[in-house]
Formats: sequence, structure tokens, C-alpha cells
Amino acid sequence: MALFLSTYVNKVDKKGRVSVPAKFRAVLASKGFDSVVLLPTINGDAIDACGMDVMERLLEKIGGFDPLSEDRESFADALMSDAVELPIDGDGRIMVPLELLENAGIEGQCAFVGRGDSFQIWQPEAFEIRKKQARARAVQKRASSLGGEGGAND
Amino acid sequence: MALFLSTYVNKVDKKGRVSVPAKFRAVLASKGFDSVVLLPTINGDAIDACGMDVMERLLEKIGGFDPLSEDRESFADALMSDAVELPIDGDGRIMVPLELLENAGIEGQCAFVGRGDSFQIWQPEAFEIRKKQARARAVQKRASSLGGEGGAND
DNA sequence: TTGACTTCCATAAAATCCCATGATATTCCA
DNA sequence: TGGAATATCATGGGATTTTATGGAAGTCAA
Repeated sequence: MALFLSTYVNKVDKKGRVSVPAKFRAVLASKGFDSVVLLPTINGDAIDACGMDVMERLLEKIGGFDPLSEDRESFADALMSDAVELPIDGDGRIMVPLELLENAGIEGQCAFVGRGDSFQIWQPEAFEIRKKQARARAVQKRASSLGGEGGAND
Repeated sequence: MALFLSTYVNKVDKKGRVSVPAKFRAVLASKGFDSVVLLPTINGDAIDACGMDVMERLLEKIGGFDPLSEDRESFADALMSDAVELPIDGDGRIMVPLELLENAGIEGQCAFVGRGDSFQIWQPEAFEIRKKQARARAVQKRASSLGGEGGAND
């Protein structure tokens, strides 16, 4: 399997550890990674997660080292400074930095949400709300490509 | 590839010593370095930091310019003459020259800010301000330059 | 010898590793 | 097919290691 699919809700323990769903670990491992990269979503609702390959692609897009480019500076600051690479421990867990958890309103439990190339980590109820909105929008737009959407989580 | 990611705030002690974050030391070590190169940022807000490899790439870039042009002169002056190579001691610390610290307004604490290929050292509050600006700019630009790619963002 | 820089050592906090457990899923065979 | 034997997984807790930081002792040059 090569895609992050489905949604899993796991516990955040007292030490701040969370199990990465085994299926997601398998996807990462298939790409040769034993770590995950996390960064806040653009609008701050949740946490984006991906393998280092995605970060490298982003950095390439930003451009090589060009110290005079203001755009490069902005991207570098906004993306790289908030991103963290977390090693996955022997039991399949990571330690999510407190700041990211607080930022996403996560406490006690979190939802791992597959998105294909990447996944996200949400406060479970916030994700449910967000999903309803997304579904409503999809229905409204009669998006034919998402016709059967949602089957993985019910 | 290992990248400098995330932001760490560490103390500058009375002797001027600062711990380089372990994650950053690991990146440097993976490239075979036991030292860091520091130089003032172009606009003087902070300190740029990287491994010797990045300096070599920069020198190549400069070398491509006409040796008589003013550009070459100013690049060489700005980048190479102010740069210092600092050894990382047995406890993972460096001694940042006073001039660089003062120039960046650093005292007591400093923020190590990952930028992928390189990192920067900031006075913590100055960086927070800068980051807000950078993020606003990145959001604004995102649609046109990074539109849709990577799947890492919401 | 004084001052500046390096090793070296001590410590508290934090991160990481290791093992145990219960729950769920999977395999295997009569 | 049923159901026991076996794996896998998420989770808890303790032991061990790493990290950041402070201070003392050793080096070297002016």
C-alpha cells in the first residue's frame, strides 16, 4: 500500500506519546522513512504530516540557496521553521511537540486522517465538524468525483 | 537528505557559550562537519548559519561573476569576510563572537531557526515578529507558486 | 600572570528505549 | 466451521540515555 487512507483515533498519553497507526507506519516504511515530518496547517486548524520527501520537494520549489530572494526567505521561514521531524520509536510512537498539539486543540485523543500523499492530525471533534462541512460543500457542488465519499470513516 | 527544521530557543551563558540544538548537530554531523559557519544576514537582522558545504556553493556562485564587477566585490565582502567557522565543542556548544550577537540584538537567549539547507540565529522576539510577516506573505503567495502541490497543506 | 579559550565534570530535566499487558485481528487445523 | 493457537497492535510504566546548562580545572599566548 502506498497511500495514507482512512481515519484512526489514538490516545495521547501523559508523556505526550501517540501511536502512529500501523497502516500509516507501513506507508512511511515503504518509502524508506522511520520518521514523520509535522507542520501546522496553513489556517492553523490541525497538523499536517508527511514524509521527508514532501519537505524536500517543497524546498526544491522554493529554490536553491539564493540569499537575496525575499520570497524564498518567506517560504523558508514559514514552512521550515515550524516543521519538525519526529523519529518513530520502536513501538511505533512519536512525541508531538506541545505547541503543535495546543495549536490544534488536541488533548487526550487525536485523529489521524489519511489524505493520500500525506495525512493530518486533528482534534477528533473538530475533524468531524470539518468533515461535515466538506461533505455539504461536495454535495452542493455535485462533485461527481467524490460521489461515494466518506465510506472509510463511518 | 537531512534538513534543518523547527525552532529551538537556547540560553547564551555568561561566557558566551550556546548549545547548538542536538537535531541541528545531527544534520551537520551527517554531512561530516564538526563546525558551523556563521555570518550576519544581509539585512543585519540576525545570523545566518550553515555547514561549510553551503559556503562552498556560494563561493562557486560568486566565482561565476565577472571578477571586476562590483557585484562580485560586494558579495565577496558581505559573505566571506564576515563569516566565521566555529568549532562545536565536546558538549555541543559554540562560542558566538560578541559582534555577531550584538549585531542581532541577542542577549541571554537565542532562537535557532531551521531553513532547510541552513539555519538562522535570532533574538527570539524579533524572530516571532519576522515569522508573522513571513507567514502572511507565504499565504498570500501560496496559491500562485505552490498551488496544489505536495498535498502537505490544507 | 592575566585574560581568553578550551576541556572536563556534575546535574536536572527531558527524550528514548525496553518490557509487560490486554485487546483485537489472523492463522491454522481438526 | 468452530475455535484454539498465534500474531499484531495500542497503551502503560519503569529504566536508561541524551540534552542543555552550570561551573571548575587545564592550556596557551601576550
